[in-house]
Amino acid sequence: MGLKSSEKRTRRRPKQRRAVETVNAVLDTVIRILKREGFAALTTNRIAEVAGVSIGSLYQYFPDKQAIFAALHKRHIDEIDHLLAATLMEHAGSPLDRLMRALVEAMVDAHTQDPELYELLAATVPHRAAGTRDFAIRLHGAFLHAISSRLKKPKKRRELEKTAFIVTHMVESLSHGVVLRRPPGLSLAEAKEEAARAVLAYLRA
Amino acid sequence: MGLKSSEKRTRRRPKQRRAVETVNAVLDTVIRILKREGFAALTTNRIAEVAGVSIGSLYQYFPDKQAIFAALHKRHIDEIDHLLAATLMEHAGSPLDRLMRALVEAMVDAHTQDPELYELLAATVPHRAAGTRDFAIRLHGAFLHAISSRLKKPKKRRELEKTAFIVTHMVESLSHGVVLRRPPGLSLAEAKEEAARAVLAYLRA
DNA sequence: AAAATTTGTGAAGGTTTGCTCACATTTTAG
DNA sequence: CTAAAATGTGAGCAAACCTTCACAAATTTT
Repeated sequence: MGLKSSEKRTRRRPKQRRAVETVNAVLDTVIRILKREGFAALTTNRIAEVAGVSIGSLYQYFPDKQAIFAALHKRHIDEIDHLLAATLMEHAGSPLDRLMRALVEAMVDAHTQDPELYELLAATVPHRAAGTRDFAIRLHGAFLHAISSRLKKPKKRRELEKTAFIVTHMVESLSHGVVLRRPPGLSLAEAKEEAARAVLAYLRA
Repeated sequence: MGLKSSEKRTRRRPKQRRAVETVNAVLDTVIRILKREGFAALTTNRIAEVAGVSIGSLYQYFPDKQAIFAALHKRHIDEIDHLLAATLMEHAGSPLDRLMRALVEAMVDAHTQDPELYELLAATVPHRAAGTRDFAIRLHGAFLHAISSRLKKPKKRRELEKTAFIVTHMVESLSHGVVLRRPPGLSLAEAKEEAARAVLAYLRA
């Protein structure tokens, strides 16, 4: 691997459709290998082999192995980003409780597929990375706005910031916990509902 | 690396004091290298070099590289374990709000040193690992008991389980978030207090 | 149809890595 | 003091790794 910050030599960007497919095949393959064979088996040559492309093709679009991780992480963040934006849009007129339930639902669904994978990615790609920070800031802003516009008694900016910070993390981490660490005997639906209730309890206090 | 489950050939266990010191030097060095040089620089030879022991000594106590990670993770879990046990003991007679504040405080303090490191460890060592699971179960049990004995209106077992699940994760992840993702302008003390308030709001609802 | 561009190929170089083993040294036990 | 056990050593090997490069094939442009 290589988690150091390195020169960002930009490689060729895919122009034709087949090139885009190559890039996607690579990223999908990384996920598949991580799930089926584990972190240790994730070598550049194996990625190329399983993806059905040559190792040379891989290096046409990724300057080094670490860049593949970054791209994968970005793809995941973008997914979540769109999902949350859509949920916020869809519930623009909904009251707070409906919105929060929907947000928890969306986050849980987004992580139900490969929760462990994205935990590993989140830990592997540092928080300072450009995309990660931007995402966190946008998320925080979106929550702040959503909450602010639904409060009966307006809060001070500073209080709002605190509230948004807590709510953002509650939604994110509880969703994560619901998927990944829910004890046996507790259904997904129940866990989701309880997580939403926790968020709402805080917001109403 | 090697995250696959492998044969657990047990190596020599340190009997003398200097052997224990060797083992600790190795573990401390891993942390130091991770912080200063990053994940990529963490090779067995480099660990030995920085720790001031020979590579041979390292392999006297760790069957392979992965085992070093596991040991480090275990050490961290044990620390948290003792800390939480102590906090629960110390506040055996305290009301819920004092206890929760103390718990958040303890968790935050425990992660203030190297938050990123332990995030990486948590993601690297799978949740199914023996120690990790045991810890989660103990933690859950402790929270359940602490909450249960302080409720005025007793809850059903099933409800209690849910509550303990949520509270455990709130304390854990909010503490983590307070340290690692707190937005600039929000003090540690303020963030801690707000996290505790969130937990209490949920418990009172 | 030719030229230019984009995409795909994979053998192999040069480096690095995890780990062993035969042996030296230190500590404990008898 | 001697034997046995525990601990420490580090050169070096076999394996694995990332990445390059010279070139071929496919596609687009002129």
